[in-house]
Amino acid sequence: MNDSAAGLADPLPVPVYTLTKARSQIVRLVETQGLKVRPDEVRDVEAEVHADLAVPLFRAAKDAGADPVALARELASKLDLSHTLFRQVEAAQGYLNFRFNPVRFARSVVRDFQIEPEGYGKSTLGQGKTIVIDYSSPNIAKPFSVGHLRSTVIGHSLHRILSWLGYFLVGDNHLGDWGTQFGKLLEAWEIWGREELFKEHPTRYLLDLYVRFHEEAKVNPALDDRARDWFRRLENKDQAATRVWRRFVELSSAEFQRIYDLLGVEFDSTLGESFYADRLEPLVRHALDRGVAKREHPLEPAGNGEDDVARDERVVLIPLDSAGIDTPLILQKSDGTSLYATREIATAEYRIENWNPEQILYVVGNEQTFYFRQFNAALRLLGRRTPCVHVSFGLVRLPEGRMSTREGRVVFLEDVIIEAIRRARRIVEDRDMPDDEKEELARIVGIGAIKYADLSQSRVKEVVFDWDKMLALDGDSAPYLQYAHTRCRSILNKAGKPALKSRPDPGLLIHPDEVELLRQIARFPEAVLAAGTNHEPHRIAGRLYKLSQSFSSFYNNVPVLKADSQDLLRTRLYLVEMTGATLRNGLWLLGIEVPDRM
RNA sequence: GCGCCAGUAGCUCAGCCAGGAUAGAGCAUCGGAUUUCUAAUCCGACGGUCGGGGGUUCGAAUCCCUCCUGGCGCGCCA
Repeated sequence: MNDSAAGLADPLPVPVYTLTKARSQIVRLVETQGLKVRPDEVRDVEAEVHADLAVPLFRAAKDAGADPVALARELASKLDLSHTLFRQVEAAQGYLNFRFNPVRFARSVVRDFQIEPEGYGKSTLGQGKTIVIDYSSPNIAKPFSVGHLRSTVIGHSLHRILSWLGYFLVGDNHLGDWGTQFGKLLEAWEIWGREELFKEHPTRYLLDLYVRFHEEAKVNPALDDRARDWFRRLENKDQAATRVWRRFVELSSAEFQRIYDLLGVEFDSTLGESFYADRLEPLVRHALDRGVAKREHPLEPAGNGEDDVARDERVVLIPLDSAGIDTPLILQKSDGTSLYATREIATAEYRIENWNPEQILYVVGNEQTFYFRQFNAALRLLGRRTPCVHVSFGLVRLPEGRMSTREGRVVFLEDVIIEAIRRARRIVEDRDMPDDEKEELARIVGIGAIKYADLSQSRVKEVVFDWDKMLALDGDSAPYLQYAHTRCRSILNKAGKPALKSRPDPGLLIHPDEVELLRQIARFPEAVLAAGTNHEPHRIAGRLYKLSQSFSSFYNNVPVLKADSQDLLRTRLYLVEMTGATLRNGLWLLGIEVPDRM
């Protein structure tokens, strides 16, 4: 009663989970002595010291002009812990160390879980708000490379995490199906295109054409002019150009879908860039009318042909000096065609008008950081206030350097997936189960390993592609978490009756491994919150890994089915149930499936 | 040249946003655990000038400055 009533007084998302509640209690306890500490100054002590939560008082003591050591001692003797989750507070070198009352703590965590077992970790933070998230967004006519994996899995995970925080999500796969490169492909197709090769391996063949085009264009610059002309025809709805382009899109999309099916990645919307083609011209006109954009002579003439650029041809650009950016954003090329940025702005406007989101997230590589500053500044000048947040991530490189589709130096995602499944299959081989289950298990484990390799490290760092690292099946990996989960299932299955119906007695959880497991479970909701607000799925991955470690240790040291008493059996079963559900929930938030057995 | 990002154990990383108690994992190496709920597991050992220097602070891997190294970017590619 006291706990929850006090918890509701805070402007915190609901439900207020145990750990968050405990922080608030400490803040209020200290407040009763006329001192102010922030909730984030309450430290969640991982292991070592004799404390569950601790508050360093150095800062508060300084503000109050007191000696921290003496202050800690004084507070420790005065704080009244009744009606809190704590049983003890002691002073240690300027710290206030709090210990949980084990029974109240356990009971509280169990209560948290019982609110909605399959939704443990959810909250109402984003209720009533919409977020559009742009992820994956591969380029049509190019094979899906491991480079695109990051955007795909990070975006998909963020979609799930944010929806758990109560937001309404629109996941949009913004296919790169428009732009100058299609002019090049149309030209290449006209010269060299061969139907049977295209049909066999659409994107790989189109990549070949693309590579060949660039090689030939080096010695024959006229090709570039013809490519530009093709794209202009495409933007002018030329029928022949459109027909061929449409086939490129259709066959490439079918290939992408195959990958998405393997990965288990979905979208709410798949509007490619081409969808916005009709909004480009009005956008440019509007920007000019508003005085935000202006026509200007290009710094250097486009193309390199004879009298190609007529003197009256101008680029349309948006100067961004007012935003402190000296490079303007070009909206229209001197030949009148659109650019990536033009289509991005049109896209953002459409999303704003259509979905009225609180923000738009772009899961895009960090090589576009500068471009996103320009993009945001331009949108603002056009009167749009919706924040467009660049959720950036580091580039995936090969040991021999940057991947380049143009130079054919890429690792295809499909090859990685096949290899991952193959490696998983090697381990699954000697399991005693039907072949089709083996195959499905190999897929779940292999795909999980790939995703986890990406999601378990922070986004910002660049990744040097490494087969062994990406496909790790032991240690800090998805299979380790999946394995812990199947062990939970296995125990529960053998126990027979559904553990959720059993009545746990939290007072019985006194073994160190039980206590530690409970603490790990208690930390999960805050990890989900942090992952969502910071757009960092790896916070969940890290939390799940620690939870799995605790469970593995528990599994090794603490008998469940052979517990000393029926009460203990029921209680431990419940703990296992909580562990399994938390792992399942967390893995789901990462977009990773769990097998029934391994 | 200017800007953004990264640099933590042999290798791969977490911790940095909101500074706190002896800097944590995995892999690799070495040694142990299976009549007990699946060993894709567990326990232990080894291993670190937190890139260098300076500053702020009672206290710096964390904040500020500077230098070094690597990556990326800087008007008509996406």
